[in-house]
Amino acid sequence: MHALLVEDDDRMAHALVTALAQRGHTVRRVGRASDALQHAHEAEFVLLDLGLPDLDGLELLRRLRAVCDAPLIVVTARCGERDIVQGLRAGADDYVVKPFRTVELMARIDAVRRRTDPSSGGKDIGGGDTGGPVRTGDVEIDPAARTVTVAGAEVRLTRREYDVLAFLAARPGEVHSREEILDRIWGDVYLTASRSLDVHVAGVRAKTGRPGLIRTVRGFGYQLGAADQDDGP
Amino acid sequence: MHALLVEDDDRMAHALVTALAQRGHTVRRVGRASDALQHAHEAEFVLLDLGLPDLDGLELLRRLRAVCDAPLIVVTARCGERDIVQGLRAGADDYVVKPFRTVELMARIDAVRRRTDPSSGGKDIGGGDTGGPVRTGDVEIDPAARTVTVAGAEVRLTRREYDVLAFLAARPGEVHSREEILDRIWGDVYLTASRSLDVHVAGVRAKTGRPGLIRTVRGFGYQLGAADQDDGP
DNA sequence: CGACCCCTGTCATCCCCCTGTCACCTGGGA
DNA sequence: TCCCAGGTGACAGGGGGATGACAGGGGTCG
Repeated sequence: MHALLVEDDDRMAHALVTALAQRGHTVRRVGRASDALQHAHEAEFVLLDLGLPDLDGLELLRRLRAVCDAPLIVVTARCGERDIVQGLRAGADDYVVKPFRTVELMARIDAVRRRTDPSSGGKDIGGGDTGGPVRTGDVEIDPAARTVTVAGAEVRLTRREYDVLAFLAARPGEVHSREEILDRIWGDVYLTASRSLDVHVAGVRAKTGRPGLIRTVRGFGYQLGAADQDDGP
Repeated sequence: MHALLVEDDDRMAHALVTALAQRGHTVRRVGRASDALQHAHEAEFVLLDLGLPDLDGLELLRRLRAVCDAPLIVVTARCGERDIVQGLRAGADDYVVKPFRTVELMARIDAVRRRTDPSSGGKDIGGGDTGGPVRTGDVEIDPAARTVTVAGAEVRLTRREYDVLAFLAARPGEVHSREEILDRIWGDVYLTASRSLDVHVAGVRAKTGRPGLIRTVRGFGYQLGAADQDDGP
């Protein structure tokens, strides 16, 4: 079982690497957000410290979730109610507050893996969906670089715009409800009444020049569509 | 979503029932281990207090796990490392120590359900029971993509039309009463006298070009039928 | 200070859902 | 065989919810 440990503190990282190795895991430890995103696709599960210096923790969590569906446990010193709730809503499977007991953390890792290993293989992810670039028509979305190219030319999307597009691209063709998208990207479902999601979807359509790239499923949500064709009737 | 709450303290139970009901869950609350085991099979998820008077909590947890694989969260005052680790190892998906914040507990319930419920996205209608696509004749219904294809060509159904078809497709050949369909999709039985259901069934038949795809059971309801091609005059 | 991004509010449009009506079909009884 | 009653199919029209387009304020970062 290969773990990705995202932790900037050397002493903490060392302790966790030792504990994980004792239980038979191989570990890649990274200390920066960019490295975490780069290696996310290799991980079979992720331990994430939200206190990295170079990127907001919640933001990193959302970006990881956009490219990687592996079990993920947040391990952090942030213990506020808002932190915990937002972390869980943004896609974390569990949330452990420092200081913690190593044995408990290991037990929680096992509990999460118990749920994700046998059953969750249902969705056929793992081919090119999670790690590598996703292409539809002449549009290419590269999660590692956070870039989008249309007909070979790079398009500059804002953070939210890219998040929405990448989230949909993680499972091409699958329909995601408004609630699900807001929950995963914004970490908050109560924005359902807001116009934010619509605005950013419109931004992606306008900047890419491919109105069909994100397809509206009226009354439900959005899905990644074909990029080079306009929708039929 | 139907919850089983195992809690002997009335005040705590009342607070949790209220919180769960506010989030749309139905709750059965029991205060004794024997009742918990009796109702375990109905539960879609379980909240378990380990401090029951009539049976050791860990033992109850193991017995519940023997008869029920639903997501289970331990909610208890026992905060020792040994308690937590044993609880998780005995099959709990999460372990929350009293006193806890209600919002956090709800977020943890959602996080666990996200992993165990394949249709975590939105309503539990379209793709709830069926993991994969359903095919009958040359018609294929894909719950993940919310799409329907006839002879390989995609047919665009509206939300209600798709909901009705997907509901019937979840159990091919089984007859569903009008009441049941209205209850599950509209959440309202009192539309029985309305023509809505008929209209949407007609819509599916017309758009797919397969009149036999949904078969009428006169005086009762509808069922998914064979999607034979239209050899019309 | 300026640029950029995100969120919110408003307006207009679209089309989906519901309803009402009529006609046809089915099944039972005389 | 004929008649009747209830259920269903077909169709059209109104209302309202959902979405797209746009503009403005607030915040952040360089």
